[in-house]
Amino acid sequence: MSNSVILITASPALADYWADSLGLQDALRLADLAALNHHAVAADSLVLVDLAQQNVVEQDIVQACRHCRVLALSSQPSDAEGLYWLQCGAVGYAHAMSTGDLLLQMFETVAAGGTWVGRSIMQQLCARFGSRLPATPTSPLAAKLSERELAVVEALRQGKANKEIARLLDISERTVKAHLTSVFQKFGVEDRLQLLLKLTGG
Amino acid sequence: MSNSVILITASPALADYWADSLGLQDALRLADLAALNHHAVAADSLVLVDLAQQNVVEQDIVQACRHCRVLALSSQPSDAEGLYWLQCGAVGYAHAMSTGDLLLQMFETVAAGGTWVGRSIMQQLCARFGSRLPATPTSPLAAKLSERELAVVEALRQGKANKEIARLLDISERTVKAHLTSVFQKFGVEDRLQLLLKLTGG
DNA sequence: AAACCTATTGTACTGAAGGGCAATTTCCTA
DNA sequence: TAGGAAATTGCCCTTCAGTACAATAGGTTT
Repeated sequence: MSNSVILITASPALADYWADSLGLQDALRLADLAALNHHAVAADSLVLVDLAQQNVVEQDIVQACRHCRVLALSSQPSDAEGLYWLQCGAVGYAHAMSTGDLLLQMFETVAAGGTWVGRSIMQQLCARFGSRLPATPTSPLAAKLSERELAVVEALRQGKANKEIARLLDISERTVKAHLTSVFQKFGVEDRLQLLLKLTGG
Repeated sequence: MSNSVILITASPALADYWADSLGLQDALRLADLAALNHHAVAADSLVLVDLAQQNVVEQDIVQACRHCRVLALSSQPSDAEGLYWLQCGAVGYAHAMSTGDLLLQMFETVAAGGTWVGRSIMQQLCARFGSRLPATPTSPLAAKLSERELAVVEALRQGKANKEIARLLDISERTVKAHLTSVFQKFGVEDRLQLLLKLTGG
């Protein structure tokens, strides 16, 4: 049940290249994204969009992404551009003149319900909200902390200093540091600030 | 030049399934992630990890992801879990018992340098990414703080140290401190930790 | 022009944070 | 019962954070 495929580019040569690479000689070809939203295309179609001379408004992009799986292909890829389209709902972003193998790869990936993203972009996505994880007790990390470590972390979340935490738990300041050092290691952070971000940032 | 592949799971049956699906009868098998970091595995190896009974520390995960391409496979997939592993640096996340086709798909995708992510997770990633962007310009902080102070605060929110902020803004560390002192006063807090709590915790 | 604000940087000081090394105690498991 | 984590602490050391005291320079406002 292969859904229909739509190639969107103003360049016939590029459309040919895509069609050849993917073995889709009968794919529907359109000049621009706006046209897509005026067509009665099958829902969940696969749409390859050439980002060369995009003069589309964001609304068109979002709408297209809602109804179809959009593969954004740029002749001058940049992480910023990729992130933009992915935010709009695209399921893939790569160079428009990628090798046939890579194109096929992307094609099959998105057809399988996945998302094709280059490593650099994925890292940026992750780096942006950096290591912020839900502080929920369901976090795989919470389980790794001992009872005392949890208590120290809990106090740390209140913005308390080591000395205060020590008084609070009735232990020495050195012990607080020991617990914290252990927690830092388990969370892969370097100091209380990063730990706090990891816990509260979200 | 196929790099080595490592299967990490406590279940021999699952390892068999993976090996069969991917045609990798000779893949190295390990019981848990921690073992990986004690092995001298080839850099950039492909690592399939069973998330079933993972009692690993985040540091181990991050380290593994730094050296290899980690495919996280869960027997009970959830977006939260997927996001967690992706943030740690995994390049793929899916059901451990995915169909052979899908597994192969993921395998080839990450081997090609891409990232395999389900649609739902990608949307979450993008949603969070987007929501972090307008953090500064619209917030009530902007009114109180000068341009430079905002820049410093923005860096602080990333958990950066004074020295890093200085390099980032190309000013001296002393100036960073000056800006911070000013910000502390405006917000009525005593240190960066409390400032962070005031900013993120409400 | 004088007053004022912002940005910038320096020196030097105090105190907190974090960790290395080492020891003790308790409690639990092979 | 021996071994092994977890908790505890001390001493000492390095680095970082924050501030007091000061100074220079470029703008804006009055």
